[in-house]
Parts: sequence; structure tokens; C-alpha cells
Amino acid sequence: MKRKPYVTAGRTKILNFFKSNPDCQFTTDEICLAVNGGEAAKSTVYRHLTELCRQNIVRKFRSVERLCSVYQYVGSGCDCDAHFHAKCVKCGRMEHLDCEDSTEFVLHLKKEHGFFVNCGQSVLYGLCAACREREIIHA
Amino acid sequence: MKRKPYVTAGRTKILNFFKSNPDCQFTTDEICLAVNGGEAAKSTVYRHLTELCRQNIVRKFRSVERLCSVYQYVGSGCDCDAHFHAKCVKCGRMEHLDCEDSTEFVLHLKKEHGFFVNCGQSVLYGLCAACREREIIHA
DNA sequence: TTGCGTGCAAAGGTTTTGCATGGCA
DNA sequence: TGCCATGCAAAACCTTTGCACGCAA
Repeated sequence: MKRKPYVTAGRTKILNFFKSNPDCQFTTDEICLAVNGGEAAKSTVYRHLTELCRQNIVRKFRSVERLCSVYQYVGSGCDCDAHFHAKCVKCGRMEHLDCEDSTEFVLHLKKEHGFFVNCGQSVLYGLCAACREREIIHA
Repeated sequence: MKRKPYVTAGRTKILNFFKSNPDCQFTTDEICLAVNGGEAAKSTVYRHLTELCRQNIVRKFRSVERLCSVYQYVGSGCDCDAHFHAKCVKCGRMEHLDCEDSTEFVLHLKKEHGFFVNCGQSVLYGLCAACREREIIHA
């Protein structure tokens, strides 16, 4: 049987997609769909994502809603291990909380609770201003 | 073929296990094993856990290490939606950060970032004091 | 021709679901 | 007897892995 012609699901395409949607997390489904209309093999996309994670260019998180992974671009030179991340459960946008209060809170955790938090791994979930607004209007 | 006799994997057994290990998260494997030596059917345990979640007695989280869920007792009368949780990635213990600074940080997120955080859903990952100590000694 | 990227299929792990049955009231 | 909890198996879902092949240098 003839195999279908190859679709480029290459690293560059995936990276470009991430870069054009900064601060957002995507499932593998979404990445597949965005990169080539879902035509490429999932396994190929997984392989690229695994490699990109290994190189600290993207980061792998666990989805709160579903039992799957989500990926986000972190290669923008921003040190994501130094601040918290706030993810809107509505629109999926990820905010980098790179402010003094955030740093202070990390220090507080260390001093008062003896807890050495790993910021890069810790995501705060909630509603961003825009989505909150929309929710109030619709209520 | 004869089916093996029934093992009580009941709600009460699971609840007792959770209560005797407060602030800890468990995988379904661990729950099965603890409740009746792993003899009960997983599906039954899942059914109980789903029901307990629906009633807000236990809470379902996503494991950071593996692609599976972990469950934790939250029915102790403590309002877990009002404070952050810090989970030690080493020992698995979950600390409730019920302090003023935590509350203030939530307020800061709202005021300065317009972000309405859902505390109950937000888990900070890192190392607790004890595990950090051990890590330093072994280094 | 050589080597890398890709597609396909199978396997592995977690969770859900359907159905028949055990066991208690 | 009737009902609910349980066991078992299959299915669904996400991810990984092995292998063969397309495609470009």
C-alpha cells in the first residue's frame, strides 16, 4: 500500500507556532492542528516536543483539565525559574509574574515555611482580568 | 469460572486511609494498596474517588512526575480555596500556606495583575525543609 | 548512496464504562 | 427477592517506541 506523502511537521514549524503565540500553553492536538492542519503524525510532533524540552526551549506542564501534557515556549530569554506563572483557565494565556512581590513571596516561603519553591514548575490557576470581566457581564 | 470473593473497597475504608494521612496526596495505586492490599478492583476505587471528588471531600490533582492523578483529603473543615498549597516533590507532603503573606499575595495578584487566582487549584512545587536538609547532606 | 525526518502500527500506562454477579437487608 | 457494591473486561485516551520508508543532500 502506498504511504501518504510526507508532511513537514518539523521543528521550525513548531517553533514558529510557539513564537507567534507567546505565553500560551498548547496540547499536542492543538500543536498538530496548528502546524499542518493535523496531517502530520502525532509521533513526529511528540518527538520534536521531547527534543525541544530537553533543550529547555519549550517546557512541559500537566494540564489541569485533562490527563495530558501541555507545552509552552520558554526560549525567549526570560528566566522562568525566577518567577511564578499565572494561567487563566478560561483563555489559556500564561502570565509571567515577574515583580517584586512575587520575589518577596518566594523569600517568605523559604524563611517562614522552610519551603524552597521551584517557580518554574509552579503555576497559579485562575481568571485573568479580561476573562473575569466577561464572566461578570454574562452573569 | 468462579469469581474471587468480594473485597470491601468501600468509601469508608478509603476515607479512613485519607484521614490517617492528612496533607498527603496519593495515586490510585497507593490507595488500592493501602486500603486492602491491592486486592480490590481498580475500577471500584476509581468510582469511589470520583464520587468523593464530586462531593468535595477529596480533591483530584495532576501528578507532576507521572501522567496520572493524585488524590488528597480536603474534608477536614479547612477552606483550601482560601490559601495556597506547597507540595514537596521529594516526600509528597502537602503544606497549607494559611498565613497573612499568602493572603496578601493573592490580593496583590488581583490588584496589580488583575489576576483572580483560584487557590484551591494552585499548587506550588518545591522542597520542604526536611527534604532540603537531606539533600544538602547528601550533596 | 547516505542519513535524517517522517508515517504507521503496536505497545504501555491511566482512566472510564458496561455488564454480570456477589452479598447483604 | 431486590438493590447496591464489586469484579472483570473492554474501550478510550495519551504517550512512547520500533521499524520501514520518503526525501533531500
